[in-house]
Amino acid sequence: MFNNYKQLIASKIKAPLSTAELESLITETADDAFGDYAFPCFKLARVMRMSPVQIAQKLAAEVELDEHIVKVEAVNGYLNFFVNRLELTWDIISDVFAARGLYGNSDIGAGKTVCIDYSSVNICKSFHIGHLSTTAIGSALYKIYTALGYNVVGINHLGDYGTQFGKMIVAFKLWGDREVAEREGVAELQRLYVKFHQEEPSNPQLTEQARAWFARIEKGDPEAQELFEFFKRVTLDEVMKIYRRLNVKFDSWNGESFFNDKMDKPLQMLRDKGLITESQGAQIVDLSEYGMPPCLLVKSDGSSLYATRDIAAAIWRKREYDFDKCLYVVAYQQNLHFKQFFKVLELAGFDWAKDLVHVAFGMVSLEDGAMSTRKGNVVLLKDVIDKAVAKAGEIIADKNPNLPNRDKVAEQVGVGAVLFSALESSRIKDIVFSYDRVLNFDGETSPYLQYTCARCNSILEKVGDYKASKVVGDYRALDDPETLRLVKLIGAFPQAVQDAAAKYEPSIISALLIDIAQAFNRFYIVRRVISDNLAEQNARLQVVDATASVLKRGLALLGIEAPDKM
RNA sequence: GUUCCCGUACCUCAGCAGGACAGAGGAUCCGCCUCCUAAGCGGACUGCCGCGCGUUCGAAUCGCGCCGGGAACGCCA
Repeated sequence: MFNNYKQLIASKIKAPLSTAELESLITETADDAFGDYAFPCFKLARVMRMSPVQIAQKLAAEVELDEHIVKVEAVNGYLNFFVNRLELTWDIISDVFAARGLYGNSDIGAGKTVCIDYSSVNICKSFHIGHLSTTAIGSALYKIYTALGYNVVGINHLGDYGTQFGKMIVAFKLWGDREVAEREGVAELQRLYVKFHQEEPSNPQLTEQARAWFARIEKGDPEAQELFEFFKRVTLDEVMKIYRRLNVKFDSWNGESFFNDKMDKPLQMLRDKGLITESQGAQIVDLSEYGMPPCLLVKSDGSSLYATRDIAAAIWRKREYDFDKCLYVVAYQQNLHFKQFFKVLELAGFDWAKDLVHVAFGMVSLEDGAMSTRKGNVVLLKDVIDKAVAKAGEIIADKNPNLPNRDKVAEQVGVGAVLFSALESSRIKDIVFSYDRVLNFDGETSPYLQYTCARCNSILEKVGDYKASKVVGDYRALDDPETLRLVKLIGAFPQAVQDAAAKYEPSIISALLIDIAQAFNRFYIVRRVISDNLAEQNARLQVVDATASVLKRGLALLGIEAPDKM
């Protein structure tokens, strides 16, 4: 395998710069006409006291060609290198095959552990589209880091603690019914919660009772505990169904309540280090030196806060998993909170505080404004998935009514469309939810990727086991712009997987998959694969095979399945 | 008020550790299924890359200042 063209090219440029410097300046060209790699000569102008155009010409004349670098041209101050394109093609395709379906995998993460805190459902609250981003992004990062050899710990930091559960108990005892709750699930719990908030203003006693019940949960009162566990089970039963459909998995379900009895030591440690001061009756860490408001750790009534719990959780996770990195896939609204508690841990002397990363993403809102659980103004994720699956089913009935496993394929396509909607663009962008967009299966969408993959499979199925053919594929048949473009994009996949991990940005993979699919569909139209010329056919089949393999793998990293046919 | 994020075509976005003419998709209009799946392909249309100044041989990309939008800012999570 020969894949380091940049390095080779750098060694061939006779300029007054180190090989490493030269290598860092070499770029891939945007257009085949400019070759495959280019070296801009502008920076050399000063050192060499010549114009970039002259430099390019001089350097071009000095480059020694070989079997890898077949042509050099000096154009507009650039030194354009043409590599042996058949060799390039062969290298990339054989790489894909050698990976046996796991192209892009690597061992760069071997021996390292990454914790990913994502999805983090709230007990008693419906799972709505506002939770899609954290779930889809976190899950994709889980799969991406796993592919890179990391030991990954997926953590669902359950929202299972807080005064709202006192409210829930009051509401449930007043208006609720166990059978109804079993049957209706979270929707019923949600209804009770909303009703509580409607009644509360006119009935202050409710607030008092809620507070009392919450205190009973904390003290471990059997009745309170039992009810709380019931709510938790009802919620998780429902959410698990969604996780199963979305291919989402967790290794830990230790939520907020798990850290209830684990905050005292960290707090004492912070006090011992002199970080905590008293302010307006509360205990805080003053961060004014760092341009931040104080981090509140203990309320004036002595109870803990969000940050207290997160600090305890971070310390616990470090001890339990000894992570090299701990990611928090949480909306950017909480930017300050993360900056604050990361800083507190840093001040406490934990050098691993630098390994805590807030993977922030944008807000999801509805066309008529923000969602509100209390107001009941939400779009349930289940409804979105169901609609997408139904839409996929309709399209199948219309276009491919004899398709085997229609329901399964509809599920894969519908679920894929929903997941992809959260993974297609940079995570920081706000999203205004629109059924029109999620249910659009044309263009840059996951159904398009799946469809392209199915097209590949269709060709492969039609010809049968081409690898058993006695006729060897003739790579000279692959010397055309469409194939070159496609193959180069496939070759970019492993780096894209690494970039996606380094930047915590699954959309880097989504974007490349779209490019690959577009390039393939172009290839598909222009270059007929199945033909009487078996040498040509077998060469092209390898391209098709590799394309299918990469698309399938890329989709899998995003948590999306690729049906064989659709 | 302070801090952070965003601002590229009618819409949604890519490009941003500076490089060769700014790219996709959606929408709209036109064309392509006796030929490997038309969930496809091709074409047309659409741009002071928010504005200004600066750094540079070169800026959508870096810096500063504005403007516009969003978020956060002490006892919720």
